[in-house]
Amino acid sequence: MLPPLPSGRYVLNRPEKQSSSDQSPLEPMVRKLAYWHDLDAADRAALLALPHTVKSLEQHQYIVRERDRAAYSCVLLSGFAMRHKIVGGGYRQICAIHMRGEMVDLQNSLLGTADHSVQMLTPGQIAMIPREEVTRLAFERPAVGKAMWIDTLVDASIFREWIANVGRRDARSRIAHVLCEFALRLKLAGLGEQTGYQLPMTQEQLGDVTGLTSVHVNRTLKSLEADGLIERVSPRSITIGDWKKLADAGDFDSNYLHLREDEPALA
Amino acid sequence: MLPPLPSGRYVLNRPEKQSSSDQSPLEPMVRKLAYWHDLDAADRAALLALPHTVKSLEQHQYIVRERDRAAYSCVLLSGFAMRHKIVGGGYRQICAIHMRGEMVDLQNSLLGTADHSVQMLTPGQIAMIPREEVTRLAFERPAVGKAMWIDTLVDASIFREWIANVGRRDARSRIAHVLCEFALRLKLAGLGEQTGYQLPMTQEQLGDVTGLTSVHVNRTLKSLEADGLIERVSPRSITIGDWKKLADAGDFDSNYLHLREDEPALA
DNA sequence: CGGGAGGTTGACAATCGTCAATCAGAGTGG
DNA sequence: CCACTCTGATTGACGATTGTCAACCTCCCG
Repeated sequence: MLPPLPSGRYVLNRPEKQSSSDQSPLEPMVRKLAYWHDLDAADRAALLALPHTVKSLEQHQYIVRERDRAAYSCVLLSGFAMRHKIVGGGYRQICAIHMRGEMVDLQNSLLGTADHSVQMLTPGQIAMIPREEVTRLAFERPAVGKAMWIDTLVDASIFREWIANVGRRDARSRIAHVLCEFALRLKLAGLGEQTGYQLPMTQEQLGDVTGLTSVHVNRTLKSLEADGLIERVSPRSITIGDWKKLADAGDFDSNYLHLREDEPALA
Repeated sequence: MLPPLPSGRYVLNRPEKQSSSDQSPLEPMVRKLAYWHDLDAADRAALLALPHTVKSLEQHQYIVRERDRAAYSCVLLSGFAMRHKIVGGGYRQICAIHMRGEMVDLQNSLLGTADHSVQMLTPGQIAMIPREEVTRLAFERPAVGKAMWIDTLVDASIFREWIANVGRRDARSRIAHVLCEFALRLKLAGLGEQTGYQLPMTQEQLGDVTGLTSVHVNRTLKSLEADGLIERVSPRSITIGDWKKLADAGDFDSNYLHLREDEPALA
C-alpha cells in the first residue's frame, strides 16, 4: 500500500484516455528526457502512460522534506521549486532550482530517506508517480532508463559547478554566473529568453543560492546594473544587455549544462 | 575503434581466468556496489567478468581532463583521486575526493564531454573498462544497474552537502565537516578508523576542498587542535579525540552519506 | 649538503556580514 | 478612495572573517 497522499487539491488523471494526446501533463517531462536521449514512439507512450496524480501546490509548500521516505517521484509541471538544506545556525543553502518538466526527486525515490528538502518557490503543479513505476520503466525500456540516468548526471554536473561557484568565485562572479545559467535553462524550458527573463526568486533566495546575504546580493546586482551588464525595470526582471560581458564577469562556460551542440545558446 | 590508451604502465588482465577468485582487481568495486544494492552471484560474476585494463598512475597524473571524450569508465583500485574545476583567475575547486573501489567517471561515460578533471592525489592504480560494456551490463542486469544508479545518486548527495559546506558554514565548521566525512568514508573503505587516519592531501588541497586558502586552513586546523577536537602528531595524521565535539563543530550529520542502518559509524 | 615541497606564523588589507533604518509595491478592509 | 500592513528591496555605518604577502621553518630526498 502506498502511504496516504499529502493534503492539497487533486485532479485525477486517466492516462489511458489521453496518452496519445500531447495535452498530457507529463508532456514536458517527455520533452526533457527526449532532449537527453532519443526516445521512440513506444518509449514516449510508455512514459505518458505512467499512472500519476496531478496536484496543485502553493508557494512555499514542501514537495519533500528532509528525512522523508518518498513513495512518489514528482515531476514539476508548472512553477518553480528549489532544493535546500538547513545548516547549523539556521542558515539555508539552496542547492538547485527546478523548472517545468524536471523530475524533482529521482534521487529521493531510489535512495531511502531524503537528505534535503524540496520546496515550491512559486505556486505550481506537480505530477506524482509511484516510485516503483518509474524504476520499472527505467529498466524495461533502456532508452528511457538512459535518459533518466543522463538527467541525474546533468543535475550532478550542475551541483559541481555550484560547488565551484560558491567555493571559489567572488560575489560579483557568483551572481553573474547564476544569472547566465538561469538565462539558458529558462530558454531551454521555453520560459524566457537568453536576453531577459523574470527571476522566480527574491534577493534573499538568490543569496541562499550563492552563499551571500540578501544585502550583499542587492549591492552586487546594483553594481552589475551600474556597469551596464544587466538592466532591471522591476526588481525581479533581468535584462541581459551584453551577454559576453556578463558571461565573462561570471566566468560562465555552458559546457557543464551539457546542452546539445545544435543549441544556439552557447555564444 | 576505441581511441588509443593514454601513456603509462599497463598490466593486462584476463578476467575469464580469475573471475571466480576474490583476487580480481575489480573486487573493491563489487563490494562497493553490493553495499548499495543486493547483488546475487551472477551479478557479481558479470561485474568481475567486465573486460578491463589495469594501469598504474603517478601522483598528479590525470585520469580525465575537462573536455575529454572518455571512452573508458575507470574504477579506482588503490590510491586517492580528486575531481576538480579550474575557475577564472586560476583558482581551483575540488568537488570530490575518491578512494578505493569508487567508479570515477560513470558521469563522464554517459555524458559526452567531461565537464571537469579527475586527477590522482597520490600514486595508485585504476581499472579501465570500455564505457559501452558498463552501460550494457547496467541494463542487462537490473540489480547492477540499480546499484550503479544509487552510487551516482549518493555522489550527488555528497555534492549537495559540499555546496552547503562551502556556501553556508564558516571556516572552522567546513574543516571539521570534511574531517568527519573522511573519517567515515575511509573507515567504510577499510582505509582508516573513525578515530583517526592519514589525510591523503596537503593543506592547500584541503583549502581547495573547502574554498579557503592554505594559510587559513592551517590556522583553522591549529585552532581545532588547540581546542582538543583533533590531534596531529605529523601534519597529515588526524586523530579525532572527541567525535561528538568535532561533529558538532562541523554541523555533521551522516545522513547524506546514505550509510546502511547497520553501520555503527553514525554515533 | 643543497634543493624543494609543504607547513607555520605575523602584519595588514579587503570582501562580505551585521544591524538598522527607510522605501516601494501589492493586497485588504473600511 | 484611502489608511494599513506585510513582504521584499535599498541604503549606510560599522565590524569581522578571511585573504594577501612575505618570511621562515621543517622534513625528505638525491
